[in-house]
Amino acid sequence: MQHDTSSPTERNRGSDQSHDVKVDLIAVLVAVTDGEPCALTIDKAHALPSGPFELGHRSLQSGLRAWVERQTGHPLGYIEQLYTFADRDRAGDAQRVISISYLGLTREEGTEGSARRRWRSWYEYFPWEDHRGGVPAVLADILAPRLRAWAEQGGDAEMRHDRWQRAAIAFGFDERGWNEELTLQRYELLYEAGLVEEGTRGRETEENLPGRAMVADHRRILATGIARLRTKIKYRPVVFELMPPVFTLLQLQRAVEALAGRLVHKQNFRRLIEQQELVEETGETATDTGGRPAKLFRFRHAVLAERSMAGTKLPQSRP
Amino acid sequence: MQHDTSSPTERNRGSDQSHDVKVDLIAVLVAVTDGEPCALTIDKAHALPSGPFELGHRSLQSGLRAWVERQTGHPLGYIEQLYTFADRDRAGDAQRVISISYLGLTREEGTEGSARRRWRSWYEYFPWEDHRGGVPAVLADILAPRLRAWAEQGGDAEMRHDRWQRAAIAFGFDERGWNEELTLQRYELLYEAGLVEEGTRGRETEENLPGRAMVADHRRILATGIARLRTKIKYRPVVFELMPPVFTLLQLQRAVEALAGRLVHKQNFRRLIEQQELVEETGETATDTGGRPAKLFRFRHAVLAERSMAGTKLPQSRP
DNA sequence: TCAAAAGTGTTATCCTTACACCCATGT
DNA sequence: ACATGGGTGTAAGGATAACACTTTTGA
Repeated sequence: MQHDTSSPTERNRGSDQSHDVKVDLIAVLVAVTDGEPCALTIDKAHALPSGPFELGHRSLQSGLRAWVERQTGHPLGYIEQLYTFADRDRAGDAQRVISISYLGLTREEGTEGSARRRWRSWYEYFPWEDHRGGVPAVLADILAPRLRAWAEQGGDAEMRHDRWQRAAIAFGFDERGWNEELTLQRYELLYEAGLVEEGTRGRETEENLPGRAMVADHRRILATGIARLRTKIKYRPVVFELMPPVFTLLQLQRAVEALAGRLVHKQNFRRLIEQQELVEETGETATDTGGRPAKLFRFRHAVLAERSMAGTKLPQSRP
Repeated sequence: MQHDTSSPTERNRGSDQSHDVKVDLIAVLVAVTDGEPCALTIDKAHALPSGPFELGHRSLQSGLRAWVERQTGHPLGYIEQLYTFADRDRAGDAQRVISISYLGLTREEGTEGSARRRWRSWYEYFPWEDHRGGVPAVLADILAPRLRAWAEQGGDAEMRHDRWQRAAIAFGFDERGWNEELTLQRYELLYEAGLVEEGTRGRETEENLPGRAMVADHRRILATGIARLRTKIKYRPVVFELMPPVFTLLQLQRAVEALAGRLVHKQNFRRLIEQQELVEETGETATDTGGRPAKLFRFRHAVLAERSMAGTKLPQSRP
């Protein structure tokens, strides 16, 4: 890029100007278990599964899919490319690595095999993202004052104002209200403010925020995946990839709430789902739900073709 | 990926398992001139600007930005990563290349410099995507029958039905209505059906569809950029990156219509823009508009911070 | 009987859409 | 005068949000 100022080459496949770099794949694999949104992690060190980019497969997608299915032992429902990371010093390493990250949705069955792999609730890494039980105390008690302090360290008045405004928008301070889709912006703001471990490498380490760090920039990648999934469930029927073949409407609602990190209005949720004809009754009922038996539903695969655009809109939050 | 079945490495930076590959960057640079949505192309061969990935820059984004600004001679307003392509045989070449593609928005000024670079309307490559003058004749006259024929070549009844259904949804046949966001799906369907030059490499070449081909898979990348931009203008105020500093509301509307490929309802468009407080009056008027002088507006940069989420929603089409 | 969850019905509100109409300028 | 584009108002329809209430099971 640097020196090629005058003549971008129309076809530079195999050109001498290209530099060879290492490429690997990183997967954000998501499942929902017992109402918790989980990501597959490796080891106690808290890393996302990753592997070297292999040249064998016809496409990136198929290679990733094959690898993941071998890892987890069962098929991946949905795959989507997230982002390609190539910033210098990503891993605090001299070697330049490009990582192509993917989001994969699955059902977490028969995966307990290895002790090295574990499904962990993603709220272990982002405790401020879970608003299902109301606004988490950590927001007002810890994040807000720290971000306020950071804002006030800014150079001039404009910078200080700008910092606080960004923080307030991202975290919903000053009566602004929470927007669950801003997961990545929030993480990047905390990083910029030096409030997460990954952002304070070498610098003075304040006592850390709640929320576990991950290896290298994996927490940022996980945040990217969460944000993408939270926007996606609103206009594409992808939740079903995380559900068992049959389920009750409440189970479906709990899964959506787990992903979105907020509660939704029951009746309106049900109406939305049913009027969009996303599901059909199986005729069976589930009696083990603690109350009145619930009708069981299955996803109508027909809509995948017909409404490849349609989606699972979320109704407004309930208090 | 292939062999690493049992132990995804937690940190494999510089691991022996990583393979070195060529990496380059490809940019979809967009500007709107005289009501036409344009992409920057290289040479008569119809390629997107591309260059080798350089290791010098701190981030991919900044590297791309610097390179593009040197190319075009003026600043790039907005940059966004599109997709990373790494399928085998992308360029009909034995060498494996990974291309990281970007979408960039600019204003096309002072760019006429080199004859090798040219802004071309993207509808030269996708004539079926322009519905501003009504449904293009090419849809019913050429695309529909060809896709019908392709569908009927399918193996069994289910496959034939599925093919036609996908085509009908993508192109809005059978009373379904046009959805301008499906640009990429449409191109990929035509590719799959062997109806575009790029998809018929080596096979029998039918007389080609209208719409110019591009080098390698660049037309697919352009389609990716168009689709992304068409969805983006509906919820983020990115159109302004393509506008001059001051503009009339009709100019703004024409730019949106150029990108979306369809007309929008004038009054509702204006109300949307104004009630979202995206613009403010400059106090001046433009008298060279052919009718009553129009108020001039400028973008309210304040909303960029305040409503990083807000956007330019499109009202329904007008006949 | 009570708790818990499944379901049904109805109303108020907002946003989108669509239509109708008037204003100011150049030719 | 008329064509062109600028600009305002308002009513109809649909989707969303919010609330109240009934039903069916297990403990």
